[in-house]
Amino acid sequence: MSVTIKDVAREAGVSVATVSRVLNGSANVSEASAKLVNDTIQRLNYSPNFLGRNLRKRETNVILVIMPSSEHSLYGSIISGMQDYANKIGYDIISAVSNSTSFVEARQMDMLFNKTVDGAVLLGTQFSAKELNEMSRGYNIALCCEGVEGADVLTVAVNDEQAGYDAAKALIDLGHKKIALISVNSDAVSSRKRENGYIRALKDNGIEIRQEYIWHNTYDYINGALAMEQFMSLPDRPTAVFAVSDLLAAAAIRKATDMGLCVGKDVSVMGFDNITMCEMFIPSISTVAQPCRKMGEFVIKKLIDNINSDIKDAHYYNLDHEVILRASTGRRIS
Amino acid sequence: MSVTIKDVAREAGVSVATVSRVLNGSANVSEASAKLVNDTIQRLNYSPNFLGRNLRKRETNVILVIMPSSEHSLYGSIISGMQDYANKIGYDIISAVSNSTSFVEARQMDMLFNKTVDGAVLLGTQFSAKELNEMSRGYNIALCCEGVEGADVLTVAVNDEQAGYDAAKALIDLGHKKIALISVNSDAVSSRKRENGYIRALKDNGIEIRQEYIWHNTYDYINGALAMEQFMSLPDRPTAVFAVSDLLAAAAIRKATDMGLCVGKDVSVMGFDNITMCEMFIPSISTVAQPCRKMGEFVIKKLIDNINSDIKDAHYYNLDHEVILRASTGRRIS
DNA sequence: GTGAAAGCGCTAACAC
DNA sequence: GTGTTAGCGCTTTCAC
Repeated sequence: MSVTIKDVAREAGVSVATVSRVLNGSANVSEASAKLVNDTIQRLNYSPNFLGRNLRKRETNVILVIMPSSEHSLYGSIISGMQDYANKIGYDIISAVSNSTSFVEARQMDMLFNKTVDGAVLLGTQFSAKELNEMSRGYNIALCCEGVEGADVLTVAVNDEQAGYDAAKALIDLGHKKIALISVNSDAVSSRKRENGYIRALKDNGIEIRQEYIWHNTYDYINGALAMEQFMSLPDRPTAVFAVSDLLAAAAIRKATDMGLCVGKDVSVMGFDNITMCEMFIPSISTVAQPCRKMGEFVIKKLIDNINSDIKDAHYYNLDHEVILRASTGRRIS
Repeated sequence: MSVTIKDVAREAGVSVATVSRVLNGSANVSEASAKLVNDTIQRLNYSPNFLGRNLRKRETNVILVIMPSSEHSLYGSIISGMQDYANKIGYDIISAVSNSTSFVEARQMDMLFNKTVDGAVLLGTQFSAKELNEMSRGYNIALCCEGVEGADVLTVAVNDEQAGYDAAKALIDLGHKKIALISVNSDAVSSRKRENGYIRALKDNGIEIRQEYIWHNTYDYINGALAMEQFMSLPDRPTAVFAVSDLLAAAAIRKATDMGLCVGKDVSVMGFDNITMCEMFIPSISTVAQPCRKMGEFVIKKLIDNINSDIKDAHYYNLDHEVILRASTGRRIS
């Protein structure tokens, strides 16, 4: 049925070893044989079976990326950066979506354990630090975007605490003193860090932390609306809102607008991530940008280094974030 | 280094055949041996090497999905549907992003040719009908969302012509007679079909086609803004705009709003795809929804049928679309 | 520069 | 119910 290296060898009148050498660009093969083999490959439309090749070489040159969600354009940019770098050095990136579901994620990680891929990058995970540490003993894994406390695993992310600080500080610099927070109560450590940064910024600037200004729920964007509604119903309304994700921010803006408020004037909103929508939204959304492509490139580079080395780098790398001010934080409060 | 089936056999004091039988849930194995083997697997933390398994079985139970872009939440929903169905019957879905670049797409298709996966679904492709037909002779491929004219390949999509018709008809039913179109001039056949539907709807209702009401450029969302600007500068402005994608529609709405127009009142806008943003946007965006999850499930089902059958189904399946009216087409024109 | 042959980890046919 | 063994397609040592 399928044409194999044997067929090529037979047709070309050489040994399979020679065909393999041509395939792998080995030096020790005469020009004549090389041409003969290449012609035969062409003629038979031969494509080497990578299962055989990978089994023998004990490597696949493929990295698996597991995303918690597919609705997040952030991940698209990260993967794009990964791919650019990986392809350049002969690796491929494949991805899978776990929907933040443990058993789906576990099933996908099987591709690592059963040697279908050489390494895996988790853009957020359901695994515990203990599980991750165990895995990382026998396999090459990395975390990107979202670290796990206590996990002794290669991690690439922005400094979320500082980013949260900078976001809140930007609002403070715009004159705000009543700043609310829309956060999540998942085990996602990044949002907790952003929250800590927000608190530190307020404290540093002598602003009291008010529990009624802090909303905790899930990442589901409906919470942006619910939070905003709640905040605006307070006797002493906040003048600014920092949401730990752009989707939450967008929903909050939407709700405020529906309530007849002018976002950027009556109330300012700051998001996090700088997804595509931020620029398009009305008003455009101020946010904290993560260096997605750079993070993707970097984590792949480090992971492949690990794959090809006996000593495993398990550092936590922080890449630089950037606060971007747009219309949703429109005007300075006097 | 890695523990293999041999190790398990030796440790358990049985043959590799027995271990393999346990692994594959074969009937002919005593309970005692089964327990023994399973305990040993657990103890050694053994994970079967799928390269060996797949090589031997000549199948991987993995389907590759190639997306043209990662910024499109539509694809996320489709893949989600694919995954749900595939997992249920023991298949895995992996995905890759081609960025609509031929050589990247070709590189990714190598995973099909080199037997790393059993089949591939293309959510839009750079390949020609001729190339696709050639591939489909030796391999299992399917198109989803975006057909290719002349390709004799399993395809699952909405009826784009009728969907374009229905979108335009909905605008007509709202009282509009001056309806502009933002389309693209790529080789994407879906947008051309939507365009044809738009034209048919206008003609059917005795509305003249006006060239100055038709904009052609790329899918880049900036074109939504450029088109809207152009339309609104006409002496005889359109009262409604149909864009062949939601991103184009969003950008158009944004531009109109920036120009001081009230979208849904001064001008109505209809998009296509029903991406997440449609609900959140201000105003929320009327659009044509594709049955993403259903399309994903369906194409995987049909593709796997093909994989397991000698006769290849190369039908073009149409699934039902749905026009969704929201605020961006707010009020009836009297 | 080239070929023969071992073997990567697994499954399945066959024998018992 | 279990073991022996051939072989999936490939790379790579070792001879020559």
